[in-house]
Amino acid sequence: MDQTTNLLGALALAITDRVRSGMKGVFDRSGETAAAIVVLGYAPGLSVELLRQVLDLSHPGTVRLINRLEEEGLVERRKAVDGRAVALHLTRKGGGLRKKLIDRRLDTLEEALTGLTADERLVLGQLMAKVLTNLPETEMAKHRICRLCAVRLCRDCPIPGNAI
Amino acid sequence: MDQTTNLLGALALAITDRVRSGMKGVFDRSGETAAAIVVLGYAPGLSVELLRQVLDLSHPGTVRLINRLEEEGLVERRKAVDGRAVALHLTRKGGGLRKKLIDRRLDTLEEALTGLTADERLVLGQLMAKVLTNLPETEMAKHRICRLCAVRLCRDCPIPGNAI
DNA sequence: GCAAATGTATGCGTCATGCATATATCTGTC
DNA sequence: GACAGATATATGCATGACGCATACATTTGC
Repeated sequence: MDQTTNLLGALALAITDRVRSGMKGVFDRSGETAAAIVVLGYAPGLSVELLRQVLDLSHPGTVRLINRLEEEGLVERRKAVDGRAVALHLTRKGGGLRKKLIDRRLDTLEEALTGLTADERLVLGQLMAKVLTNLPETEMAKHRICRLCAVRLCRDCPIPGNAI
Repeated sequence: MDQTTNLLGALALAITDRVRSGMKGVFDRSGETAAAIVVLGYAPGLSVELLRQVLDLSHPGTVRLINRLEEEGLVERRKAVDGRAVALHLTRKGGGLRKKLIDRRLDTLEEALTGLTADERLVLGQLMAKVLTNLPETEMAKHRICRLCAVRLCRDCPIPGNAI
C-alpha cells in the first residue's frame, strides 16, 4: 500500500465528480438516471429486471426511474416476448439526449487528459485496461462498469461482456 | 479522443462504485456523509460554510447532514471564535468510524491494484499524479478532490492545498 | 394443470437534498 | 459607537431518489 493506492481513489473521485456534474448540466437528474439512458441505447428492448441489475438498484427503484423517464418522453414501455416482462426502448428524444450525455462525458474526460503526451496517454490507457480487467467479478459487473461508456471507443474493451 | 478517454471514465466509475459500496458497508449512509467525517478529521473546528464548499452541497443540506451526524454522536458543534460560526469536531466515536472508513477505502483500492507489478504500479501512480495536477481549478477544488483521502499516504500529494 | 419461479407495479416510508426565508453576529464607515 | 451590509447558521417546506413489503400477472417445470 503506497501513494498509488490513494491516488487511484482521488483520481477516480475527481473524475467521477466532473463527469456527473457535466452530465447533470445536460440532464438535471441525479442517481442512475443518465446511466439508464445510456444502457438502453445499446441494449434496446431490455427488461426492467435486467436494467435493475446493471444499475444496481431495487426493482421498485428501477420501476420509478423508468416512470420518470417515460413521463418525460425519453423512454417507452413496449410488449416483450415474455408476457410478464416489459421491453424498454428509448424514444427519438431519448436517443438524442443520450448522444448529448455521451458527448459531454467524453468532453469532460478528454479535458482531464489534455496535459499528457501521446506516449503517456498510451501507457496510462494500457495500465488502466489492466486494472479494469481484474475488477469485474460477474458478467453483470462488466455491464455495470460500462454503463456510461461510449461503445464506439471500445474497440478493444478490456472487459468485454456478452450481450446483456 | 481515443480509447484511453473512455477507459478513464470506466475505471473512475468502477473504482468509485467499489469505494462507495465498501464504505457503505462500514457506515450505511449515502451522499457526502462519509466525506464529511473524513474531512472533519483533518480539519477539526471547520465551519459549516467551509464544509459546505468542500462537499459541494447547499448550506441547508450541510446543516441537515451535520444534524444527522450529531444525532448519531459522531460530530459535535462547538463555539467558534467567530460568534456566528460553529466549530465542527468529531467525537471519539466519530474518530473511530473515520478510521474504519479510511481503512475500508484503502483496502478496496489496494484490491483493485493487486494485478499490477511494482513497476506498473509506480508508472500508473506517476501518470495519475500528472492528470490530477491539472484538474483543480480553485483552491477549494483541491480540498474537494482530497475529501476521502488518507492523508498519511499523501507525502508527495500532487494537489497540495493550503489548510482549509 | 397446478405449484413454484419470475417479472412488474404499487403503497408507504425515509434519506438526502434544494429554495426561500428568518435570525444572529461581525465589519467597515461615518 | 451606531448603523448598514455582509456573513454564518438554522428552519419551513417541497421534491427526487431510493428501499421494503406486498400484490398481481405470466411463464416454467414437473
